[in-house]
Amino acid sequence: MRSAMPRKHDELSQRMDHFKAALKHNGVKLTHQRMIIFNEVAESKEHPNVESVYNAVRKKLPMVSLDTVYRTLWMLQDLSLIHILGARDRVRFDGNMKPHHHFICNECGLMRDFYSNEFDRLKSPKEAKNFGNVKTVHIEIQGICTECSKKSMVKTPK
Amino acid sequence: MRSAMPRKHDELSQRMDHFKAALKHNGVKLTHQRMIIFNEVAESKEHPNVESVYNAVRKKLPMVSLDTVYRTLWMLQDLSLIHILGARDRVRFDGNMKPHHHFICNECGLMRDFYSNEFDRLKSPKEAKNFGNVKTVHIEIQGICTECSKKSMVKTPK
DNA sequence: TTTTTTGCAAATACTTTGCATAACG
DNA sequence: CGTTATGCAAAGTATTTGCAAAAAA
Repeated sequence: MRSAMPRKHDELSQRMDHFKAALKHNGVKLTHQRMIIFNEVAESKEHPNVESVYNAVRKKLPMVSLDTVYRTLWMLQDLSLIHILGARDRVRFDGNMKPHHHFICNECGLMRDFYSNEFDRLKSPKEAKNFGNVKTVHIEIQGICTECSKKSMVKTPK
Repeated sequence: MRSAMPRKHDELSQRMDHFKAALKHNGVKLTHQRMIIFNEVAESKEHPNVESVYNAVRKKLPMVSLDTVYRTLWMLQDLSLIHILGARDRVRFDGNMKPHHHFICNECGLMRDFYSNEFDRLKSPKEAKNFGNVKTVHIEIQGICTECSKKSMVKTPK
């Protein structure tokens, strides 16, 4: 009855445990809303923006309010439970706290994680250390995603 | 009468030439406003946000309107004359189009360029190439800047 | 002179706040 | 129970748009 828990769940439930522990540790109450919001960001591969999180959460919790989503997301980042990324088409959230890097489409804003031991090993150069205390070194690869490449097979002539 | 032009001007005026050529090439008119706005971003080392650009530009052009600044900035990035960066406390602009990388302070948002031949040479891994067509590989170093480190010498106990 | 751009004002979109009620521990 | 979080509605910010007048080519 308790044997065949799918592997896939392990990581997510680990994150949930970490989340709960972090809230308790910081004297922040564990509410239904917070749980669902965190879960949403943690399991998404889409680097959702506020609106997407809100819409996804509403499916499970129709009465949730947008400002609760905002408050919760900022709180999660204060506790280092999620990352905030982004540019242009608004802020996006990243629930993946393992070392990783990003591919970003300049056309549609698609943002995907990728892993690279080589990149993870990069050391910050002296020049950067002069600016302050380095915490993370993170690579951002910009380009045009496959989808958008298809669409713009039409060259802009002039 | 034409000999001792200060070296420093060279790079900026090169950028201005490139800017003018790009506008012409794209059938975009060269206006006084556009020139001053571009110049502002191109010579700033601060990675200014929209408001800073607006304020700086107003000193030279008091009648400029905020929406012209917006329109111009987005246009400049469409023409790849500036980069858009940022997160959280709003979008920032980067007029430095040479390969470079960033140090970002998580506390106050300070953002500084640095150069690294090693980083410039990084190749995008296969995994990232699967997402699409890679254009740039850019390193973002996050940390706490010297100023902010001083301020928070007070440890958060608990 | 024709076309594009500007500045203004008004419309949208995004995010935050104050407060009474509800939920957590 | 006492304290903190939620939902709502309203206030702030940030950004975009339509259009007549002004400026560029």
